[in-house]
Amino acid sequence: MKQVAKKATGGSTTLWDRTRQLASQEILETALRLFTEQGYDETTIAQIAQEAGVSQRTLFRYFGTKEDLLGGDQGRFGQVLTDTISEQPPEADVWETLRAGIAAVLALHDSREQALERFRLLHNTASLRAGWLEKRLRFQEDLLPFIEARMGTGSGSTDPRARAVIATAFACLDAASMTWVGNGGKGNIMDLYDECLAEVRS
Amino acid sequence: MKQVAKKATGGSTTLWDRTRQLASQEILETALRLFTEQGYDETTIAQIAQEAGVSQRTLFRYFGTKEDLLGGDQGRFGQVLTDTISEQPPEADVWETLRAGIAAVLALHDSREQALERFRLLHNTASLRAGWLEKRLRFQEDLLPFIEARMGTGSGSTDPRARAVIATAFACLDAASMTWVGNGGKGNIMDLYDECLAEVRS
DNA sequence: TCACACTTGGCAGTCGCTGCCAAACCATCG
DNA sequence: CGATGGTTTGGCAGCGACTGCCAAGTGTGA
Repeated sequence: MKQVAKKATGGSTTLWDRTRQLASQEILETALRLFTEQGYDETTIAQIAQEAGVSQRTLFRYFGTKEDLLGGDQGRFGQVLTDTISEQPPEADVWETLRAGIAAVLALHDSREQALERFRLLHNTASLRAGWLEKRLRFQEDLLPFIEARMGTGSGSTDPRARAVIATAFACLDAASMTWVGNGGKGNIMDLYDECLAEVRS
Repeated sequence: MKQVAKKATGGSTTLWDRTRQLASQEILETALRLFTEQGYDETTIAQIAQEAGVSQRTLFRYFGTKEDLLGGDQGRFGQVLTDTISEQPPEADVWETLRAGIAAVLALHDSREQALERFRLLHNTASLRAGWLEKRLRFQEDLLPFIEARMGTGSGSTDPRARAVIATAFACLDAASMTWVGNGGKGNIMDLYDECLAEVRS
């Protein structure tokens, strides 16, 4: 176990932790740079490891997967999503609730430029897209109980409606972000999202 | 080129073609059997090839990818989809058009049992799910021009609405099929689909 | 300072997948 | 029937992502 005796921590971070932090950051930056320079599929783990100054084995210990090198904290997204949604007032509309969650996740990006870069890579690389969609689907499943509770429907095993609502929200996010990338990052994703939802819901 | 001199064919199929057909079928059946018996990830290409009586190299010549061993004719889906949709009367509602396309694709399955088996594998295996979602996204992109034409909107690079409508239709299909599998294949997927769309479109 | 916990790197191996080359194969023509 | 030529096949080596294992290095706490 790594966190055997790690209190919440103030400045009490050990040298190890700081080193880990540094290495992790170095790897992440190297990866993102190489990805944008030569493409995701054309960049090998060996290359990233070498340029970041660590062994492949160590790289895989920091990030279990090549995809993880792009997502930063992928787990973070899901956390913020469910947190935000469960914090919405119970009487709020389901669509409003989902909108709030999505907005919260989008707000997580460091900068517009970084977001654009990531989205561009995501939308232009088949393997990345696949992984992302899969992860997103898992988020949707995590959201199911919350949305069902708000809709007062039965469990998802027999009633498809909650799933449909969630999936539709993300479908609109998809359409919005693809259009946003196609536009070179002009405008606001949430505006596009609203436009999409308005069209869908007549 | 393989089809240098192949007319539509009656009994005029050469021995080669028949052998290919047989081998292909054998491989496909072996793969599906092993997948359902021991799971997709737990089944190796080497095993399938051996039990089907061909070399790995040949197997990969028939089906370029492990995923292809499940989908049968994956390309077929997209074809039927776009064909059906482009055949719809121009004055038909967009939602009706998409519904027709989806229904046509669903009708492609040999039997309810086979469909259930495939869907079950798909929904229970992360790697398969990812691949499927990716392929589906490509279908959606193929549909874009058709739907845009019917909606009279601008190109997808600037107007997200057509994409949103398409993505929503597939989102509902997702919710419907997941629920269908969860129910053990009871009922009709299209009924669930209609239920989903009704909920989404208020 | 010493012993312990943790981290690191290297190596071999698995699995999906591809390129290459020689052998087996079928069809067709003479 | 036999020779010719295009096609299919299988084996082999190799790549890239990823994992388990083990030995060596390094900070930590007593």
